[in-house]
Amino acid sequence: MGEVEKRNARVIFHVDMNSFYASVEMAYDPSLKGKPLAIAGNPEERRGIIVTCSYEARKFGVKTTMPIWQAKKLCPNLIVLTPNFERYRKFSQKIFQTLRDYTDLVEPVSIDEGYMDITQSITKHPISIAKDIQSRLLKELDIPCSIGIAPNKFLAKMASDMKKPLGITVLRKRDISKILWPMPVSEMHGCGAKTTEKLNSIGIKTIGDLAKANEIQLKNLIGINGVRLKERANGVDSRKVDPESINDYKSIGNSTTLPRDISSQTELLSIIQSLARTVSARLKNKEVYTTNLAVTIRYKDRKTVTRSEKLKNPIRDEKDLYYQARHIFLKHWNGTPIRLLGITGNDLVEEQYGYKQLDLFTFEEDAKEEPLIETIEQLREKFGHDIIKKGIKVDSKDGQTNTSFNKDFLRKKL
DNA sequence: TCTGGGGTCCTAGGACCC
DNA sequence: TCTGGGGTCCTAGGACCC
Repeated sequence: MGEVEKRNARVIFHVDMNSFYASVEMAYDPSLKGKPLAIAGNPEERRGIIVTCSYEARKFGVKTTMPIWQAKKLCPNLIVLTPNFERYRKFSQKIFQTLRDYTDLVEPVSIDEGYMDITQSITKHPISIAKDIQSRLLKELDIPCSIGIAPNKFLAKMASDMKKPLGITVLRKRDISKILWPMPVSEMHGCGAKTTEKLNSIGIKTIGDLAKANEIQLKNLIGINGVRLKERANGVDSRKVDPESINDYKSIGNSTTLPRDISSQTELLSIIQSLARTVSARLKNKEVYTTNLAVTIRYKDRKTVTRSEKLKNPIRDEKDLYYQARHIFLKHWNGTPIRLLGITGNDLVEEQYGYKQLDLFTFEEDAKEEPLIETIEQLREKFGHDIIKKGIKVDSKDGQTNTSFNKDFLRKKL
């Protein structure tokens, strides 16, 4: 290991709460401690899968994503609670606030885990700092966590996974071949079922195999992600700990599995309306608008389609979201019973750019002298009657008239 | 009696521009 | 009239994570 690398070495923590939702419930109601506990949705509403469970429940073979009935079969005394997300968010905020006592470089990656870069704020041995954090979270909030300590995010993440609950694991570069390489490739963060299957098919079984694999072959098999996974297998990961990443949202959406399969248009539209309401509230809360709306439909047979449309104007009001979602939904729904509906705002833009018009007809120079053309009548006046057929699509299927412009046709005409 | 809900990132194809 | 190829935008879908 060269001098330069040593000098630039970072100290990254990955802090991971142990069975977070279950731990919060136990902190809230200590009589639950030591009992097999699972958090799951309401089975009456077909949301009955295990989201998290306590270590006591895991001993019986209860696992995340298992349906409740199956978990109960394995563990008849299982206590099942429905999730209380508000409660979890409150605990989460306190946890990250505690972590920020040690450095500003705290990056939450989800409600219950995050990275810290303590390179510049080391006051004592990193293991002492980790122990301090762990015991404080346990004493002050009654929440157990595992901490991984390593020179980068990937290794820290792998390390925090190695001892649970309440583990502290150091993973140094020089330990990689001994500790990381013998592990099956499926254990790697970023290597799921499909990738594991593909890697196995070319004889790559362990992380060590991947570390030595042929890059061209990897790229052909699984794309750029293959090359990245190989780098990680060799302990290379230069991603920074970014405290701001939590603030730049790429999308905001809500979906819901219906209590039963539904094929009544009226009922489905009223569900879309209520989804529009919650998404609208969340967009407003984050002070953003969406410029691309997507509707997700899962049919009875679980086949799922997503249909999206780029919008002419950024929107976020319930009414706008509803009309747009309804338009997309009615255009693509095949009329058969639906299991799940969702709407998602993509391509989010900041508040201050919210009502910027998409300037279809403002082309540099002529923009100044020419007034904007906004109505069909104005277009007809300027270009003649056939423009309606060739240049504009009028869609009045869902009650209101939507016009969309064939930009390229109109540009040629101009 | 099955299989939630919140996300991110990548890929691929078609349309279109230059 | 035919021809190529790079680049961008848009849409759909897949893989993965917690």
